[in-house]
Amino acid sequence: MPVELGTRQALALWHAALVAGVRDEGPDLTARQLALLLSVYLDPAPHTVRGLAATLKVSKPAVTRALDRLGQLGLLRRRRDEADRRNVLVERTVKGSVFLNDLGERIVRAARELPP
Amino acid sequence: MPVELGTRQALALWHAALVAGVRDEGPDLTARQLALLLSVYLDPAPHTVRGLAATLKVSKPAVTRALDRLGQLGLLRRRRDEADRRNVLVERTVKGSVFLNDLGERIVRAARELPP
DNA sequence: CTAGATTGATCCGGCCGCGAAACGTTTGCG
DNA sequence: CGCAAACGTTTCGCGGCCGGATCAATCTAG
Repeated sequence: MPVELGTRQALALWHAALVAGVRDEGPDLTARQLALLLSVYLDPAPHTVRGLAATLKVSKPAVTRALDRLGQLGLLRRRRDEADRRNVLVERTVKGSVFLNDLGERIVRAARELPP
Repeated sequence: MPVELGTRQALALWHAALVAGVRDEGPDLTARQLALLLSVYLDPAPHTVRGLAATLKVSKPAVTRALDRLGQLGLLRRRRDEADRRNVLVERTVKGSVFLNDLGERIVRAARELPP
């Protein structure tokens, strides 16, 4: 089941999912915060602040703040790297998995109802 | 060519497009602003402030501010409704069309490079 | 012609994210 | 051992977005 998508369909999909997200107003995440969250859950571990900053081409303080926010929401967790205590490892949580699963299903639902 | 999408693929697509957007840092729009812009371009005209606020379930000042920002970027335009001068009609611009076309192509590109 | 309703903009106090710079901690290297 | 480098955090001032209340302009009903 390949994913073939025209530009117009792509925009319609983005629109539908975006409007759905804006409406029910969950945690209200920034594009950066959501991108960071998805990187943690979809890219292979381990995840450090510096690595995430490089991946997203964003300053380190921005990553720290995003981690503050996402951690406070319980969507991910920080842990000291005991091997090299300078590092902070970012880990997934059950709540984050649930949140992203919901997001994914919302996108899938939006895709299913696309005009042909 | 239907669009079939699993939850994981949906998240991967969202991730790829979101990261691409965060990286090259175009105008840096809020989720609300982008949703509003897409509504103007994809939903049938006419578009009023009140209508857009209802569509997105957002306060009127929020819509006004989003229109300020998007108008200042040249992505859309305000025009007084001459029939009922209380209304403001929101219209598309060439620049906005180009911007959304780029966004659509970025999403399509991200979809094309999804892991199978 | 006037009173009330409707529409969009503006004012207000508050909150949040931004990048640059300085900081404290930890590590590795001479 | 001592010192520079690496890592993540904190501080700083700044600017943007937030919703509720209010405003001026406009339309409509009586």
